[in-house]
Amino acid sequence: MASIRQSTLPRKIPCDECPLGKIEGFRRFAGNELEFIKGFKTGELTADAGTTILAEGSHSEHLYTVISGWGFRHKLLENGRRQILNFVLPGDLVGLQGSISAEMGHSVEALSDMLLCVFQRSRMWDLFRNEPGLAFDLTWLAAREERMLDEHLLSVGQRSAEQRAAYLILFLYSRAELRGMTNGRSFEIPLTQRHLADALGLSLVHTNRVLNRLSRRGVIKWQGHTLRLDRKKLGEIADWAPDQEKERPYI
Amino acid sequence: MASIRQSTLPRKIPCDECPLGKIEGFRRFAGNELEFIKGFKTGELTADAGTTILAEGSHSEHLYTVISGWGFRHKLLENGRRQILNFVLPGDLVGLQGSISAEMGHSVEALSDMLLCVFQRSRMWDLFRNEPGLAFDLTWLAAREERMLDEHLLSVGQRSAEQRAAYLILFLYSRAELRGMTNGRSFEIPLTQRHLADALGLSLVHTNRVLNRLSRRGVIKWQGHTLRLDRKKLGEIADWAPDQEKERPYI
DNA sequence: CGCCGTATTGACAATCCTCAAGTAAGGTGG
DNA sequence: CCACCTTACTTGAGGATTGTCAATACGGCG
Repeated sequence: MASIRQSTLPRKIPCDECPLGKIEGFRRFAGNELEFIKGFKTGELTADAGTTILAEGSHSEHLYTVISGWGFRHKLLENGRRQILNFVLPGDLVGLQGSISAEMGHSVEALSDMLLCVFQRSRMWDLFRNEPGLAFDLTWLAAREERMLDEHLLSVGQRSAEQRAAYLILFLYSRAELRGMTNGRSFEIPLTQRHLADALGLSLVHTNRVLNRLSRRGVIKWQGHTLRLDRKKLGEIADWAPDQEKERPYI
Repeated sequence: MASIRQSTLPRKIPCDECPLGKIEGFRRFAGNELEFIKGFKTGELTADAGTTILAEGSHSEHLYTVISGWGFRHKLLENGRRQILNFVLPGDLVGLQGSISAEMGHSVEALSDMLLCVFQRSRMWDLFRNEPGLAFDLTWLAAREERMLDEHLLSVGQRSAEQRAAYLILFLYSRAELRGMTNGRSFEIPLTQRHLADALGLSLVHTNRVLNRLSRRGVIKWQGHTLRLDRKKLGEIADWAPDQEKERPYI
């Protein structure tokens, strides 16, 4: 019953009231930027959990910004193995690659129900010509994604299974925290162990064992889809700390 | 005896005669772009093999384009383990991350002697304001780096040791090929097995065994620093093919 | 109720790692 | 020109980590 719908009218959310703008740590638009964005936005997209938003190898005319919900980017091997490359959260841009090369190099799938803002790829040139600030933001977002991938690659390449799991959980928490999606020491994650395993580059069985080990040590505690965690201990295990950005842009 | 020198005068290479412009597949500058670049460039940097060009955690005022030579980006863990994130070749931009966030998230080291073009970070704003085409190129380069990292992450996370090695060798060959640095079925790579191991996320010993296995199968053949390879077989082993870009920019 | 996706656990096997030692090649200084 | 150092590469042996196969348990949903 999962479905994906794209609507041009009616829009649920006018740009002036974009929920992203209300998140602390997300930069406000300056000058003419908001006006430009209003024109750049061509619709909204709702995607149910489990649906594919962009497919590897496809050629998309669109570019999206996540308004709400969780998703993930992934790639497949012919033997069926899947690597989750990164997770996408509110404020993240999706599909930039497709706007720059002919084909998408990865797929994007919704983890929870999602709401996305739709932009027209073809108008990106206007953005670069008329809104250098937003163009810079686009580059900023791309560089930040690169930074996250660097971290993941370090993790998958050099950390032990336990360290990897600790890193990933802490990473997801910090990203959720920035968006006000956490309370105290716990938050809601719409992931299954299958997703974690595919992000960690570990088998499902071993991922399960590692998570249970962390649970028994009292470092994390799953209950349904809510996760409580000890950030300090996780940071020590993983040898990692989130870098705090002052202010981040979004489009 | 390794050293790193930055000179403002005399410049060895005027932008009009930039060797990158002569590489087939690298886009030429249009309109005012070349003039802008001439002003943007503030010097040249020579780095001997083995020297560090940018250090993780540092705050660089500069941005570089590789003119000649090989290098690599890497990150360290406190326990001393190192992950090579990607390799940099002529035409690649280095240090963009430092221009966007406060600190470099990774280090860059020269594999061979290198020549780099130096740009002033502080003038990047001018670029976005006055040269939308070049601004787009910057984003293009960032998105392409992201794409390569996606591939590496897939590789390290999901491929077997042998597949990984096959992928990496083929990847390096295709990148060198685009720059005319290959002849027939062989090319020069200034890498040691230590570098390969750290890029593959494998131990040195196991990397050595895997490479020897590939040699015995007749898929590759090292001799000194030149490597001959069977691209077809490597592609089959790795389940990967390079995507051919029509034209790529550089700054 | 029965099915399906998810989580869990055991047993065993394969991959990959560490330790260790030895060879080969290149550079330096006497 | 040779001894000697250092770096890179090789190979063996044994062990740890992680993977695969298999079976079970549990909960939500039609």
